[in-house]
Amino acid sequence: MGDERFYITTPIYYVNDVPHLGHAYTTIAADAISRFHRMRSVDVFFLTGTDEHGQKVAQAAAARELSEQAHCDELHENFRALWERLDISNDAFIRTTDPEHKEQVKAALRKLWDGGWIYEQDYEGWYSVSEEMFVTDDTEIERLKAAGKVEFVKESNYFFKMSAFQDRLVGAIESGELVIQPDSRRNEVLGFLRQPLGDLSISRPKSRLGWGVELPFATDHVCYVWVDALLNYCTALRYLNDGTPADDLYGPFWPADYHLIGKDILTTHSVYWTTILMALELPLPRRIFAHGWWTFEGQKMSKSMGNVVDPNRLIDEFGADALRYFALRQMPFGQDGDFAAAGLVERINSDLANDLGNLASRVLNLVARDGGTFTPGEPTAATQPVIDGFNAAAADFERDFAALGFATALRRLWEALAATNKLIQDTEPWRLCKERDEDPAAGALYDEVMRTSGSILQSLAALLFPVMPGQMSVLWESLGGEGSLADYRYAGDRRFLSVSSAGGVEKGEALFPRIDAKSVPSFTERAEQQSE
RNA sequence: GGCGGUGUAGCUCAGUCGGCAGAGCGGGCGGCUCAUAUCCGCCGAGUCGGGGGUUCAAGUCCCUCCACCGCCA
Repeated sequence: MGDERFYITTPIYYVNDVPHLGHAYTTIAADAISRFHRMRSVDVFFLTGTDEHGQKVAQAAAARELSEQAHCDELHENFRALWERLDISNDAFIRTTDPEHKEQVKAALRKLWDGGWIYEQDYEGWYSVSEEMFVTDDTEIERLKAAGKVEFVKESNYFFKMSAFQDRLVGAIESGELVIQPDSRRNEVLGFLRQPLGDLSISRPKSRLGWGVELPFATDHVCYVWVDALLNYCTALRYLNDGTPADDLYGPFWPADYHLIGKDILTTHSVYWTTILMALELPLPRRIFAHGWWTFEGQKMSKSMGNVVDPNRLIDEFGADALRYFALRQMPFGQDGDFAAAGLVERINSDLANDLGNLASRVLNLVARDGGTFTPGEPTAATQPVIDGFNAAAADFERDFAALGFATALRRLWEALAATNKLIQDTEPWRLCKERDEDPAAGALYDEVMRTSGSILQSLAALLFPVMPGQMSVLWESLGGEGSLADYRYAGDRRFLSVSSAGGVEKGEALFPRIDAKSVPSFTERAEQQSE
């Protein structure tokens, strides 16, 4: 491992939720960037997990006649299992019911209390159980009253003096100490902070909600679920990562390089979390990146619409690699995009089957039937421009990928791919192959073109491994790459890898078979229910 | 209502400092035959949302209107 460190987090997902495309999206992105840095010898810590406290969990458990813990023990496996199927390489999976997490939350709350950042005050108002928060908007209250979704509550509450940090937070964002991306989200937060910032209720009386972390200074209250949840980013480092000094609250990876979040939890992260960190006298995360939402066939995905996409079904149909590629390639990270089965099939067929898969197929086939080795040699003017083009594309790819510009980065790499297909088309190695007995120059060019194409494919396999770890490993092996691609580490900034046939070249199965759009089933919950 | 954003080809979008409107996909035509009906080449009469202004020159800068989106209220 190198000296450089990189810490990235996903949100911890609410354990009651059935994992859907949105969860998968954030986690795929975090995994891709984690793998990207690991291959460059950066010491990466990639954290995900589940948020297991709160009233909704307690209610769901009660409805199933299970203890809360048993309920969570069972449900959190949905996430673990999905991440395994998606080849997610998280270094840790935190659960907020982990005893070590709860201890650390208590320690943090104690520190806030001792620091004078928490005060008690009576509070009364309309409380929404489903949102786990007080509702202040009058029209919203009326609406929810009619729906029976709010109750009037008067209780003692503990408040965090969030308002004290407003100016400092604005300063941190404006100075770049805290980067919020994309810019539109940064503007949103700054806009929000133009209004006076209130204090944050951080407690719920146990009489109403017992399922949470007890306040160490008021044992008849539990901690507001968001405060408990946000602290996971620090508490995980303390006890899930070996080598963390026991006497500090966060560990060697803090501050996080990226908190990846959905745009719905922008305020909790960029305002609540950051001000809590200020009160705890901890450094702020370096960057918070709020990505966009997927719509499904043009419509917002929601349980009530019955059009929530289960990633497991997508993996069944297309495989984890294709799904990962699609998620990162289809829309710019940070913007909204549409998920449509037709678009997915189009993307897979065009980019993966036709461009990449077929290039691999034609190169592997030519080489495999001709002895199964690449002939070493130096490039000439025939291939040097293509190699230069690849190197330029690779450099752009790395720059954009590191900045989470996955779609742009991938598009750029596909330009190099097209140039390689063109090189083969233009030089016609299948013809050179026949002519080489009479014409040594044809033989030399044949060797050079195959070597260059193979090298670019192998280089692409390495560059694309963070996105498609499964099939790129297969491609690597097919080309005779040494060792496992998962263990490959770049040396220096060289990205064009001279292919060697150490492992022997094999044609193998098609990397990404073309998909017949007519054979693709529906992927929504509704379709599933109908078929049951 | 306040703040911000978006509007460019059938679709998704790129267009830097103002300088002859671009890419990918889909579609059409042609070529190749190593390859996964793949690959390569060619094919664009787009009011750059409408209107006005600045300028030798505006997709780009300014004003205004319309539509949609986000955050706040």
